[in-house]
Amino acid sequence: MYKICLVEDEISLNNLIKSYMEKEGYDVIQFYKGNDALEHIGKEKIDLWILDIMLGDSISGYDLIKKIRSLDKNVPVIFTSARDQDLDKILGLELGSDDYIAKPYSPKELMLRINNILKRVYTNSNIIKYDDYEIDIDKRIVLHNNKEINLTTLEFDLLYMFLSNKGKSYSRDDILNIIWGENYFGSDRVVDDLIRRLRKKMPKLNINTIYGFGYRLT
Amino acid sequence: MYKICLVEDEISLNNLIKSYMEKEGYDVIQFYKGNDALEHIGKEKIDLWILDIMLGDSISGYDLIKKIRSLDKNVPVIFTSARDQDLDKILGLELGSDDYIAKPYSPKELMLRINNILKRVYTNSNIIKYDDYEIDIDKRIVLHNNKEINLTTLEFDLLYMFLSNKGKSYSRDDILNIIWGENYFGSDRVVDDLIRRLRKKMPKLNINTIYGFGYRLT
DNA sequence: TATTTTTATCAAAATATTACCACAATGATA
DNA sequence: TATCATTGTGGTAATATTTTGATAAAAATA
Repeated sequence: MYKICLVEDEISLNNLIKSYMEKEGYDVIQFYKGNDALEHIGKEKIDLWILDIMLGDSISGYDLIKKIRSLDKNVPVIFTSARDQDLDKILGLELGSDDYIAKPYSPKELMLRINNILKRVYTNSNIIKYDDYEIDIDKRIVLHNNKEINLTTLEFDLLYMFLSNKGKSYSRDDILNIIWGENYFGSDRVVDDLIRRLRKKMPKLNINTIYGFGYRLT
Repeated sequence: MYKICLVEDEISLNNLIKSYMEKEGYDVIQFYKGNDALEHIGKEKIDLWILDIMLGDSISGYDLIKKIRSLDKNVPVIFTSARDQDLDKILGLELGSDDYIAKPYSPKELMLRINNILKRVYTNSNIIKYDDYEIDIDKRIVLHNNKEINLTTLEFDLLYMFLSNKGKSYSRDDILNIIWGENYFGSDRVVDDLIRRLRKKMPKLNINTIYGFGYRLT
């Protein structure tokens, strides 16, 4: 469960956001005053900070981020502010995985942003999209409208080869070397058949045949 | 330096992204309205477009991409959108080197995406220009005013031979050796016909006949 | 200018390449 | 070991490309 620290001096907004986040299943610590938040930094591990820049206090969001960054360069922080000028100051900071949302914002928007940033920072997914397909490189999974397409090892390798250099033309020899390795000396007709199998499983892939040369994905 | 055109109607977000990109060293043109952006298309060379789909305007991101693609099939475009459905529509279009990012996104995420796409599209590309033709060696494609000209393997090889040594005169034997290899012993009239086919498909190529010897591209 | 040599053009014929399929071989797994 | 999924093979059909051969056009030569 992610622990989120929320610093916002508008009490009703603070409470509203807090209840939203708790409904989403997050563990929330709330502060109304910059000072209180400042003292809490470093006391426990926080997965995400949400800082209002103007805290109507001697301590601002800037002061908080400085302290936070001095201890942890990577923890994600979302700033909120009603004034555009504040953005520039934020930009001057050495950033970690930061984000910014302008007030007034809808709680829903903030929630989306939270989910996004947590997903991005704490999962390292590497997903390529092509048409309706989602190809997860690390997991070696292909989804089509959220249904998994089962590819064999060779099929996935071929797909990955194409995706890593979209538009490039590969000769049969290129493909043999990349997929089967340099020590394969069988017939190059295996390439045809692998292409055929990939086309069959993923019909929307635009695999062009280059007569007398090889193939390319466009 | 890359020139990036940013079209986003949320003013604070637009400015924020612009300053991020400028810090990264990019040259940025920003538009808040679809109409203004539409007028700018074609006015100067843009290396990357960032288009919000919903522009709160009579002109949407769709309209922009259509115009952009009508002039340039390859320039990369990153779409941003708050709604998943919009992405589906975008995916249905005939795409160039495109990407999309769902709102809300963090500026950092966008920057990563930008750096990636620019690197992918503009490095290790090996493009030769001749008149209105763009010949991409790795992709083995020829574009004429951004429309693809379909060349066969021999035709492309011949073109590549000429381009790799512009102005050089090739005898029929040279050409036979380069294109057909040393083990070809047929008639050398095949050269004529290959030349003819290439001239037909790419009339603006200046292929000179050297009577009694061979050919040269000038 | 007339003749010879070389090149251009075109369409049909010949060839080369690829798609497709079913089955055999292989290798992993329980 | 038996089973299952995956990969390789060989043959045929389908397709794209190249070569050929005939004729016209252009260039060189005398």
